[in-house]
Amino acid sequence: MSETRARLTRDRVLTAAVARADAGGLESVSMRRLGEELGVEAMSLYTHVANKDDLLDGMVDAVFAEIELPAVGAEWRTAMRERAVSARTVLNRHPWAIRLMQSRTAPGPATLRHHDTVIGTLRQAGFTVELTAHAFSAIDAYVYGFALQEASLPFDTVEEAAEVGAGMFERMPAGAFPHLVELTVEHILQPGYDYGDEFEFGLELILDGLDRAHRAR
Amino acid sequence: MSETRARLTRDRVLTAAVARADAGGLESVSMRRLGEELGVEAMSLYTHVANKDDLLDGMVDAVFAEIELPAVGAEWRTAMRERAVSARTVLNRHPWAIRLMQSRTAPGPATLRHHDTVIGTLRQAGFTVELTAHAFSAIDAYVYGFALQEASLPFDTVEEAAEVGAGMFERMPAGAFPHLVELTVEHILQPGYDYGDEFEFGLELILDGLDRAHRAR
DNA sequence: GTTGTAAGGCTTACGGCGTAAGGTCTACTC
DNA sequence: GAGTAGACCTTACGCCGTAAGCCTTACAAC
Repeated sequence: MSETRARLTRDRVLTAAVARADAGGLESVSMRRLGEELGVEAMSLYTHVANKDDLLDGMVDAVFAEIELPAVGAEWRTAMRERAVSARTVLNRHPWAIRLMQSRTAPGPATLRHHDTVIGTLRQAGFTVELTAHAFSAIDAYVYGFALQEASLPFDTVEEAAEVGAGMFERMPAGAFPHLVELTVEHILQPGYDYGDEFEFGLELILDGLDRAHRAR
Repeated sequence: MSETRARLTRDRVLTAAVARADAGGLESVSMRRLGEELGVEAMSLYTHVANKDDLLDGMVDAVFAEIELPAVGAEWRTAMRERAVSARTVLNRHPWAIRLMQSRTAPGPATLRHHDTVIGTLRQAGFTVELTAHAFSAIDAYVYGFALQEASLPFDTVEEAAEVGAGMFERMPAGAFPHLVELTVEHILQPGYDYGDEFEFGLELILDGLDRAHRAR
């Protein structure tokens, strides 16, 4: 009579884990808590996941799957820009993922597919294998690094930033960090400033450089 | 009779914690283990450290303190390059630190001093406040992102890379990721290839771009 | 239908974790 | 010699990941 409760699957587990991490941070993801949310005991999760590391690997791959891939044959510069923007958007949505990316060393299928497409786009645009490696490395480093920095900002709004800044400067000897204060007060705390805008600047810097290197070939 | 054992200090605790993390990874740093290494019970550490988060904050700041700062008044491009190279070297020595940087939101004195010096160098070179912010953001994102990628490589030598690569490609459907395979086999696995060399390329790309923006002012 | 079997989920238990609460011992001040 | 502050210790609590083994269901073969 009791209707069969919805069966667990690896996908349902991963989706719940990603949602938990989004809502409460990575440290709020525990096997017991996850089980509870899925209406199941912790140990039952092990039917669908080898262990916690496997769960984390799966979460990273799920995040990668969210990043939009360029259409095959798209113009390389547009493709790289859009991919980078999408990656940043996704990593902002799941800030915990950046930290995980480092410790996970078993890339999942979505991750591999992602890299393959990006590399393919560059090769098709006529980049040499060597320049493709340079480009891939440079763009990825920048995107992940930027997301990392954004995720470590201890505030989300200008008001919060002002508060945090004030608290920080109070604890410092007066005049100890004049340049940092100048930059903060005269630029970052100005109304309308958005740290996210810095992203485009650096990205175009890199794309410009790659373009030059490609043409100079 | 029993000679007074060396007193604990915050510094001794932090140094031991950094050493532990270097040797056994971040997850090997626990209050109990750290106490043991220092010949003390876990709870005694709390005299010198507010809690584990405070310990982690201190570790990050200790790592920042290792990064070489440019001399005041140095030529900006040289200064930025050397700083970036030093940061990468240090982060390679303490790969766990990158992951920590993100979750820590209370920058310590060494960190603040570091940022202040970098910003000051750019301002003294005539960079506008705005361009300084752009430059600071772009360089840091790149350096941290690169270090992040380097730290997540699951190998340290060409031989290891070949092994890992082979294992990975075995598990994939044949021909599924042709571009990834090409790049790996024809470039990365070639004798003499060093992923670290990619660092310079991207760094010069960014410095070139900044130089152009600065001159165009 | 009965039986065999595999798989999903549950129970219990172990050793580790961070740290709250409160105790003891030492070294110094007056 | 009494008082006090601070360094270090003991105990205990509620978390954690997961090994081992049990119970229940669903279906296949006969």
